[in-house]
Amino acid sequence: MNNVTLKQLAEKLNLSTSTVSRALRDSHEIGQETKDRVKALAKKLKFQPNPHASSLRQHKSNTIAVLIPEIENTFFSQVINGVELVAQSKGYHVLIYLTHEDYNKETEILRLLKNGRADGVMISVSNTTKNTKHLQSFQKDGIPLVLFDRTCDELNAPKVMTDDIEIAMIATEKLINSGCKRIAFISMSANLSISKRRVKGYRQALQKYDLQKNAVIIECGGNDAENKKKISKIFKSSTPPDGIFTATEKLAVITYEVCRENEIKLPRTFKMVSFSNLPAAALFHPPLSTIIQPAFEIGKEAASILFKLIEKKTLLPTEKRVIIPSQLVERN
Amino acid sequence: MNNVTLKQLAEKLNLSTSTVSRALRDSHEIGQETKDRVKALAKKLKFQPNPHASSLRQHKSNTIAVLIPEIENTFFSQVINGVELVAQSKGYHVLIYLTHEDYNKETEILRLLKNGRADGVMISVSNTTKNTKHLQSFQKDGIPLVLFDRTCDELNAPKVMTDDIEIAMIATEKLINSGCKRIAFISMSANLSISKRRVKGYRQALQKYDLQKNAVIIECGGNDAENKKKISKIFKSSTPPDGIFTATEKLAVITYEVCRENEIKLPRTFKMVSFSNLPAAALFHPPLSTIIQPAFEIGKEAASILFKLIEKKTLLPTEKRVIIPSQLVERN
DNA sequence: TTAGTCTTCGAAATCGATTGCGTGGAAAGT
DNA sequence: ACTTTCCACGCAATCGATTTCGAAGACTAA
Repeated sequence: MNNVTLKQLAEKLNLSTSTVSRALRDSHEIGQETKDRVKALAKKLKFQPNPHASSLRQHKSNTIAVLIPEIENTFFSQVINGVELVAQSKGYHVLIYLTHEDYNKETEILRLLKNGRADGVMISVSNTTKNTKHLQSFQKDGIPLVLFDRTCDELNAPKVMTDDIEIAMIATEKLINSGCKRIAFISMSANLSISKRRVKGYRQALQKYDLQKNAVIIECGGNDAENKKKISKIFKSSTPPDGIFTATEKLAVITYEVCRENEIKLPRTFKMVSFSNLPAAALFHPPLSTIIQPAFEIGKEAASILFKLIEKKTLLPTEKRVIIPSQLVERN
Repeated sequence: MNNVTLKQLAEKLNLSTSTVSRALRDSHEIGQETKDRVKALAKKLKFQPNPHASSLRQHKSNTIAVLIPEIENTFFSQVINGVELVAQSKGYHVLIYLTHEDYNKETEILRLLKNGRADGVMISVSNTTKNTKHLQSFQKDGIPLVLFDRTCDELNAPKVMTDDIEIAMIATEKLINSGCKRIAFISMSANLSISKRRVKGYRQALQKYDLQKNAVIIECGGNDAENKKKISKIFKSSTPPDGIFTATEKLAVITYEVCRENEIKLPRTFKMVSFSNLPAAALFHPPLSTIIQPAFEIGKEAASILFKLIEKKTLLPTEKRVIIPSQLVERN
């Protein structure tokens, strides 16, 4: 631990702690000469203010917290990358909490964050989160909160996300235009905002081409073995899909695995597209067409908005609900 | 912010703050009845001690910091997953800092962490880190430090890593045994400990089969375009490799891309293996044989050791240098 | 010269929790 | 009955930085 304190500095300089503190913070009420003396010694002794003392006094932690369901996920990693970039440039520190898709854990973490440890929180909710009580309760305590990606429409908080509906519609249309008639949508938990939006885009596209009757939506959960079974099943149906749209990277991988195990040939048997931020998707066999989400930008934007809230700046109307477009990369 | 303070609690209970504090911490010098009263009201009022006040008083932040070069990397994500798991179970908080492979940034972050913001630090050094001055300086301040994966042999600090040498040797041997005579090793910065260890294993295997003269080591850096060029070049040589061993996931992906662009056929032209924690490696075309590092376990183990240091427990001799074996998954 | 204004700095309170030390009263020992 | 011990709790200092209030000295204006 850094042992030099303001008091020690003050003694060596024959000044009071208040003067030293002011000098270091460039207060106008301190003479230039004194400032220079103080700063010189502070530098020499490598003085660093104790963050806990500062935080206690100023009611400010210079820290933000990021809550995500999991981290072994390209999307969330990229988000954190963006967040950390902005935070570091602002001199803020970043706390990471994983909820592991558990509503109770999410609630508990938010509860603990009410005590001032963080000046603001960014969250992408877990897939077991079916209400916003914990978020509302958190907001009541007056701590800035920003939602990203997996948002909650009903909550009055800034949200940063991608154009799930539009891009899902475009992707589905591409499948249709390349000849698919029976496109299955492999979704994650239906209660997630992103699931709803992506399904909506999928349905809109089907509707546009009058294919609603062929809609097949498989809802997957947290158990990969079960997901595999669910996905296998659709191939064994009497009317198997000729196109597949998976809502996440992981589901795409599982689908590929199912194909492998059942010796189903891609893309001869069906065409596929997925939401995924994996650069390696191009190397899959066959190459996977992907919807690349602007994860890094989402992280940067969400963090920037959070800092605006923390600094009590007023948000532009456009910042209350930011939508950053995804990009469809066709590969097969 | 949580507004209930000890003082307010004390007033409502007609007790002193000291008694309330002790009651909440289950001190033996407080009567059971009083404890119950205090705890009941604390619970009712959702009292949470101010972390900055506690930290200031106790010289303890209940926080650890993790420094990594980048986060968009399956390995580091998995490490963090392990770290967070252990930290959360111990009631600790986790700060994340990205050095972006920059020695100066690494130095600066470590410098800032000397002030007590974190009780301990875990680090995997950047590839531009060529000395350990900053780490030594950090240690001098008495803050527990644990190195993982990209370690520094010369530093006297606990290290957690995988069996790079052995597994690299095994992987190289597999290539040799499957007929490869000219195996190229695509490495990252040579000054990284893991590079050295992996190259060592590679060389040992070549030596065992008397193939040293065929050793080709390509050192790649941070610039992907340049790396691509370097890798392309070896294929255009008069004696192109019939086996490739890449030291990281990213280099494997780049190599695949090079093959694609140059229409080189895998695995007919050469066989390949790589360090990689990407579950999707099985879906590559052709499937990539990978060395899967125990990233999650490394994270857990490093964190556990760090907590032992923080709690001033003495480490077992085996904990000063922990090696967790990787796993070779053959796929092509 | 005197009142008024700046400039520069210090004393002390403050943030909120923790803790060393002290104390009143009850119980116990002689 | 008197001393001792113990229990349960309060007072006040403490952690280290920030900030309010004020004050001494220099300087200007009248």
